[in-house]
Amino acid sequence: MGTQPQIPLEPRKTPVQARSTVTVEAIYEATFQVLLAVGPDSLTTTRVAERAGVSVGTLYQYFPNKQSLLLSALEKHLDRVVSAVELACRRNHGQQVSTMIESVVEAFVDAKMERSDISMALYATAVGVQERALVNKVGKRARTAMASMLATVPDATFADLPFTSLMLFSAMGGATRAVLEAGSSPRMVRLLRKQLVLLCRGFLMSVADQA
Amino acid sequence: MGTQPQIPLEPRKTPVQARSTVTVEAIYEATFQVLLAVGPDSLTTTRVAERAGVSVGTLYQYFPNKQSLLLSALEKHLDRVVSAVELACRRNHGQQVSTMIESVVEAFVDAKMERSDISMALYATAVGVQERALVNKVGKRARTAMASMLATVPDATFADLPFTSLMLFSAMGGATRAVLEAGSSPRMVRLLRKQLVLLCRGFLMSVADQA
DNA sequence: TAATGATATGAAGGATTGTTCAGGTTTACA
DNA sequence: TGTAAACCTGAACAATCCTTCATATCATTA
Repeated sequence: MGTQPQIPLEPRKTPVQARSTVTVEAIYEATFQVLLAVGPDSLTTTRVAERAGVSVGTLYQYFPNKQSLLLSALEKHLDRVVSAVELACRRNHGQQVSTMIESVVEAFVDAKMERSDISMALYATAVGVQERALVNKVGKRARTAMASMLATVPDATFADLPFTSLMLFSAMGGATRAVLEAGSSPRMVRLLRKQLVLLCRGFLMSVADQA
Repeated sequence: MGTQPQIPLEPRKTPVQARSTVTVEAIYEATFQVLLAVGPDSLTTTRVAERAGVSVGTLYQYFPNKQSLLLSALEKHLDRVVSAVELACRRNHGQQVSTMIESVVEAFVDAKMERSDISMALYATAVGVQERALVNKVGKRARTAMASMLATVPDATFADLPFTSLMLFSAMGGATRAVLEAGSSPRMVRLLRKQLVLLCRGFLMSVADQA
């Protein structure tokens, strides 16, 4: 039940010459645009190729099928966001809780908002089994990074770091998504940053075992 | 851009006799099951009808098209959850913040977990324009109920109630979803309830203008 | 410049699936 | 019991769309 035929998902070939690198990049960008314009159900490989200014055949030279195209696009975006979070975490080992939270929230929100259109477009693709597995895998990376950062807090320890990180990360994700889907006006984004810091900080105060 | 052809979405006819009520209910249940089993991309009207033990024609007697079927299923679930939240909010006007939060979190988590399979299956459908509009509409109901409850807190006021409610509701939603997708073991659900209360309470303490 | 590999094309095949409809069966009720 | 309305059936139609492949163009290098 729920099993899906195992089909290849890796890119068929890697660009060698300069022009094909451009082509692949154009295909990614077109994927985001089509996704945003017509939604995932009406996204066709032909439409993406058209928008990218290439033919379908070209698309299939780099992606073995439609799913791998969407999966690659999703991976590209998620990796960018999580890498930003990981970096912020690494840089804040040993700092005060407040500093940690401010940095991580800033990194996360910035990364999401930098291309908010892509973020929104991709929510619609994280739907299948493979896609959710990817989201989960990348999410775990972020949570691990946060947990090992929180382990270095001076003057406090946390009983259940994995779950605490899950709470923090998912709450950040949920709130950010809500703002994104509400239009993400500058005012709201500003509020989001500020209140997200309050939210996370207040939570960590509550669950900390003071030393 | 992004405009979709306006197609009818209302149920084609309402059940009159008892057997058709059973049929429609079976179709809903089958929709959830198919959604969970094969995902939204491989969900076909024929498959749903099969699972429900009726023919496709019957399905199309009550739903004018596939989208309306999914939309109705989504609406049914969301309404159940939000109604529970609204009720909890109404019952806690004038109470202490802690009491409010505990009640609302309990109502929300209970409603989501009661049929966690359906919750998960439906995340995958909230993807199109119409679906997001529905989620947004129902979400707004919940936030309004929370805001008017929070307005009755004794000894404190909140500067931006709409946004505060948005933060609370989306954080709750994000965290709950994460637990759901992580398998929602009894232990995790227990933790979720407890920590969600801490999260919300800590947040409200931070943003309150003490009287 | 000749040869080889990389890249691009797009019409056509093949498969899936949303939806209809003409004709059945069951229920309600006068 | 007769009849009208409600309900159900499922083969067939029409449309969409993923994917392939034979062919052509471009870039590199010997």
